[in-house]
Amino acid sequence: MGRSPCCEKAHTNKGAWTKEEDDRLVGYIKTHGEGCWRSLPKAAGLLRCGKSCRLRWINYLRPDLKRGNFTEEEDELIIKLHSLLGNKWSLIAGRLPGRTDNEIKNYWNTHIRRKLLNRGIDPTTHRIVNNNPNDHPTTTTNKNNNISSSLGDVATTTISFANATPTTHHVIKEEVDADTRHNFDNILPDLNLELRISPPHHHVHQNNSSSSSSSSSNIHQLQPKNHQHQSLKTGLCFACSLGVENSKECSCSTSLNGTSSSSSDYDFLGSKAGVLDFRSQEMK
DNA sequence: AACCCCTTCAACCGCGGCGTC
DNA sequence: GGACGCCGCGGTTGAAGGGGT
Repeated sequence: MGRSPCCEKAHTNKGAWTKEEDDRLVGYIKTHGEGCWRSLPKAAGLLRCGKSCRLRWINYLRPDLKRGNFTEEEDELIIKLHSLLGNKWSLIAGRLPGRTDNEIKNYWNTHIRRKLLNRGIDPTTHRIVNNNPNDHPTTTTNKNNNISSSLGDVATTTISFANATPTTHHVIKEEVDADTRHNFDNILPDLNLELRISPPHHHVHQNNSSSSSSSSSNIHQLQPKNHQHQSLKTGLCFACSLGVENSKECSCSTSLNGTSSSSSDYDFLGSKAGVLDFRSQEMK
């Protein structure tokens, strides 16, 4: 069948954007708002394809973008989110206001990957790189907190969210004794990771069909559906909190019958269980 | 100064998801 | 249910800049 090209390639500019093109794009979006990327170039008098305009706006021209270096806190948040979500850069970006998926992706590939490798951590699996193949992944040790010993006999549940990287899965200990939990609470600050992701700013474009359809698809992707109108603190399971409530990982049913840990004990980032125990390693 | 290599990051490309007809 | 169109995502590319020799 074949997909029709998004634009007349013969009549579009490619490559770096000029100041004039930027000004045109910004001016148009300020006046008319985002959306309808396919028709935008023509309307704005730009010899660019819609995708190019969208990318330029989202990654560079948006007024709410945070320019400059990533902070240490952002670094750590990206690492944690990547350990959970894999290469879902848009989801990760949704947790970092002012940062774009492209920016985070680039930053990951250029800085964080190397940083993790220097720490002896596989950036794909987020596990300690260990030369001994007999070592079980869940027995990775945290030299500062000696977690492995306290978790040794606890049953584990494996949750995998990263389809693109099938090897990425994270073992989350669902039951941790109070002392261990306290230790991790001290190590990791509380993170509000409730997924309530929205575009940086909404324009009046809600009545635009294409715009509203795409944003609604984002909502489906990112927000728990109605039957789950609860936040983490009110009993939503981890899978549901990530918008995958119908997956096999959904534990809402087990939560309801009381067989799983209480929501207040839920270990969102595996922090309490030491999944992210690389964090305690020396940062360099 | 010239060259080479490495790093960074803006931009492109192809594909999948979703809505509409 | 399938074809089609659009949007957004993730992977990749390549130009630009910086550092080393």
